[in-house]
Amino acid sequence: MRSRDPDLNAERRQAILDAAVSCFVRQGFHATSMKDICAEAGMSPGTLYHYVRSKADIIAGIIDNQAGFSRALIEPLAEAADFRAALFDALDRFAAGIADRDLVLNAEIGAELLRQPSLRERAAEADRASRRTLSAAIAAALGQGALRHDLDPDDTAAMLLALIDGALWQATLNGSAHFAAALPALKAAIGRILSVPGDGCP
Amino acid sequence: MRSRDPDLNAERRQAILDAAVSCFVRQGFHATSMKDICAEAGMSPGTLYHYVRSKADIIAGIIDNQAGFSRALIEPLAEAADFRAALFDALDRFAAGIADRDLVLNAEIGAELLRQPSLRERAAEADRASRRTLSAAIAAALGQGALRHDLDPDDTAAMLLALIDGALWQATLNGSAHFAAALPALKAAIGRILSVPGDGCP
DNA sequence: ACCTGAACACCGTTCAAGT
DNA sequence: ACCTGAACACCGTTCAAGT
Repeated sequence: MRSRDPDLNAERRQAILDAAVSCFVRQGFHATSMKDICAEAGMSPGTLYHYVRSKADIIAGIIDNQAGFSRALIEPLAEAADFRAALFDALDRFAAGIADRDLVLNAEIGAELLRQPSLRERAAEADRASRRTLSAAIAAALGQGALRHDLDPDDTAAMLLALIDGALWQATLNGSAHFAAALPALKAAIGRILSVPGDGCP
Repeated sequence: MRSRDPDLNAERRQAILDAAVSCFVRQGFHATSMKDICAEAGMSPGTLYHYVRSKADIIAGIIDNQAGFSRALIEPLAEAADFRAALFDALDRFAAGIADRDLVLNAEIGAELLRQPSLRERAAEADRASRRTLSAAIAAALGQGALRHDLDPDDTAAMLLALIDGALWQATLNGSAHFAAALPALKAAIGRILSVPGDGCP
């Protein structure tokens, strides 16, 4: 695992992670053997273990690489002028960019999180970070009077994330097209939670 | 697998499933070997395979046994006089009855669903059934004028299930106590989605 | 330092042999 | 019919041996 050439090390390690992602998407995490990853990466088991500690370590690397779905979605909201518009926009871009491939990989990762306590803690921390960012954005929007005045920023952030996560899981079970199809309903539900003016109360 | 005594067959099979649940909760699905389950159930591998087709078959049996979290939650809503009150009540009972053990098992099952296509289809079907039941209950409540009039029953059912599912996942990452703590926020969000009178628009 | 591939302990599953 | 446990093919990982 230790090596003297950090460039080569990083390069080879990345190649292994890429090969692993290809295998995981194609066959799932537990159906792909180390031998499969070796073949895809074009190296022997001994070499592979020179750059990577274990199969679990590969997953951890992949998680760090893509740093979670939600961050790309949430980060831009922090300094948005119009919170609601920015959130809906992010959801649109997210839905457009998503593929079955991503959903499967995301679910494979989610599944593995539960089994490796260190991974689980890392994921819980990433979750809390997302929630803090979103909560801050909501608090800012509240300050502008853009949202229903009695919202608790933290609770609301948690509920929005839960809603999006649940919709993603439904799409994972039913195919990625399902997420795009559910987008209007999702926006409507979010609009009602936020009680954005114009999305209206009777 | 075939046997002549259906009673013994069912009894032994159930004993295997129970032993497997104990192991899965304790160690997770992939960390428990068939040998572990054999030891817990007190039989040899050959005998175990006499009553059970494979490890995946054990999971399928467990899924059928508990038939999903959501059914117990949703079924009573079908003929409820007050939909909102019944839903909140079901959530309360649900939160009270839930333990870390259940969340872990639920997540282990969810993880495995993705890998076994037949299990996945079964889960998707169960999901659609939950959604139909909930949708019908919402439609009935709409007919009584108890909910915001412009709700689409099907979309709303999907969003409520997504929200609850997402909250369950957050609790799975952060411990089961998290679900009870999130209950007020969850009810508030649901109330806003439904725009139940009195839970109010400004 | 970097790489190989045989070897190790263990896995899920099968099957000849018992009763 | 029901049960046993050794045997099979394969897994993730290691390590002596090469360059």
